[in-house]
Amino acid sequence: MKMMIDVISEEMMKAFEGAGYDGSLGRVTVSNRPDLCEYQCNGAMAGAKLYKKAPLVIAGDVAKALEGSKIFSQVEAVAPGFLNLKLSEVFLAGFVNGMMAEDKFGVEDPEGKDKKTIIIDYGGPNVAKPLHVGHLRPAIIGESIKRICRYAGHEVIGDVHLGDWGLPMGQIITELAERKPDLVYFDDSFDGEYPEEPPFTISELEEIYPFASGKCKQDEEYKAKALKATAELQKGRRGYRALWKHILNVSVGDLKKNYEKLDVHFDLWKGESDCDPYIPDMVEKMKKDGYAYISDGALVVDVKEDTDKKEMPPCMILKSDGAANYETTDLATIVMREQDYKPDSIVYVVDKRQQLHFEQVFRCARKTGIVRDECSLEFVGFGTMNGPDGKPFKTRDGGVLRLEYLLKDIRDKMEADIRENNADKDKQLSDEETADIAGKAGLAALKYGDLSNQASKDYIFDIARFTSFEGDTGPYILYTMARIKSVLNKCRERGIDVDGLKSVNVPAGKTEKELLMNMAGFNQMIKDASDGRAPHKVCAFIYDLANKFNTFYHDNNILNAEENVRNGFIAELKACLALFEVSIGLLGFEAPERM
RNA sequence: GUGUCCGUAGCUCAGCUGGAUAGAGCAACGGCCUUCUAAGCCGUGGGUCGGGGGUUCGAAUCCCUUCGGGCACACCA
Repeated sequence: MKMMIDVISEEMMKAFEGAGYDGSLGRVTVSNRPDLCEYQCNGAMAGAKLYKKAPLVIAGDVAKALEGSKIFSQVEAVAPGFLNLKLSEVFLAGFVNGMMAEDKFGVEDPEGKDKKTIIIDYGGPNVAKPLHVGHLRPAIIGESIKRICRYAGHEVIGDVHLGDWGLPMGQIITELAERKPDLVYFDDSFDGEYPEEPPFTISELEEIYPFASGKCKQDEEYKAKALKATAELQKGRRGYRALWKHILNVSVGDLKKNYEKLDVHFDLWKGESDCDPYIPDMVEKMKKDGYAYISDGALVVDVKEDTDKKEMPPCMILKSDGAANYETTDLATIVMREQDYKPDSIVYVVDKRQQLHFEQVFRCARKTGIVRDECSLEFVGFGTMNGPDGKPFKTRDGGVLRLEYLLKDIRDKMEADIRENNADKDKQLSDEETADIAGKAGLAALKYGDLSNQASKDYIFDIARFTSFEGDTGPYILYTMARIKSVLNKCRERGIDVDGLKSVNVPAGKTEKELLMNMAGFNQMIKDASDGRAPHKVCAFIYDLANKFNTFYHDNNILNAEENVRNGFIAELKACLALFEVSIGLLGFEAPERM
């Protein structure tokens, strides 16, 4: 169904036209003076010059044209020329009822060319490396954008895009060769079947990789070996490929387990390596078309443009040793995605420090024609997660914190808080239920804390703040939902047919009306969040909804209201709860039954 | 150096396709539980929207400039 703001704007545009003015002046916005009105239109002031009339006269004409409107209960023309609008309560109740009767609460599926196929590239973990706090943001943000765009009706494909093809692979192979030179994988004369059992465990792998990576920084000779191993792996050396498959299998199993804990799920588990078969043709074509040339031994494509104010280094297609780097794989991945999915958009949810790299890649892809003009390449860069000191988040000893430890810390903190808060209450929570609540609340605290900030900004990660039940936090949202569920359960206990009640009240009081108006903004919010790839808008929506609900709840006694009114209240509670449920689902967490 | 992003209350953040008195939360202070979850609600105090200039009837928002900070700048990803 149409968005509320559009319905109102159309009514207003008709009024402008009816009064003899240009309809486009009738655009309505949500009021920034809620004490005066609910919606406002500033078109009369914009039209003053055009029609050489005082804005207030124009506004007055329009207000007159709106007399008898079914949509507004009040239209006022106010100096210097504002049109202050209040919504009809009957219309509002009808709107909300209409919305709740639909599967997606008024969100319309786009049709035809408006329905997009979107690939979201997020996560980006390296194999052989445990997930740490640095992987948190891409996972949480990417997952949420995926869910939001999908809910908005698009075809969305989430791809983890593993780091499995670069120097880290060469480093691990080199270190394994040092430690276990007798492994059959290093025997060039071997031409049999390689063992199915991996020659290492995940914990060994997790120890080997940082060790080798550290050694590369100090030991030039070792680094040269690792680079050589990388190039040989990419060229197809049999033993290395077999070893690499083991690395991949062992790691991916572990990664899946850990993403599962975050409730993050990928549709595709492709990696940089998957685009390898596309590299030769791509490179050949770039050479043939005259885009690629040798510079300092490396194969590059110029991506400078005349309008550039900044330096724009060329995009490197192949390193001087012939190996692929991350520009190569990102480009070839586009080739692969174009072939497999013909997407309308590819959205990269990656650290914003990679902006220049992606700008080069995007330009190169456009220039060389490996991406169709219709396909947009979007960079959604996220900021750094800082500690309470404002510097990048580190453990006390300056290391990176493993994701699983962070999750456990938050969960434990939530559990302690829940126990403490319920200690003096007669609601008995079993250990099992407490654990369930702590798990859900912990994830909510973590994800909401992250997503409520704009992705592109750096933010301060503060466990104490995120896990607090007060203010703009995940637990506050969950608590509000638990309150609603509790009331609905009480209603059921009294034999009320809760499920059968569908019709909300024509709002009688201010707080009830505000609650309904908030709900009515749902489809608009989904559109904004989806188009803008902006999960924080979902957070803002439910935070607002929670505030409005709690105020409403405080002002009205649901159970003891007169029956008709009570039934309308119940329908409102259900509607509210449904919107909460959907919204937190889009953010990637769930609510417990009680808290 | 070049480019880029950011600078809003003591702290953490919204608002930025220009609109009326710049909003939340935390922290501080003061109220409200014999009644549906007080993890809540209501109220008070707190701001030259980094500084300066410009465009406009009107600027936190657009433009220029300046100061302060983050980040990036081809063979690591």
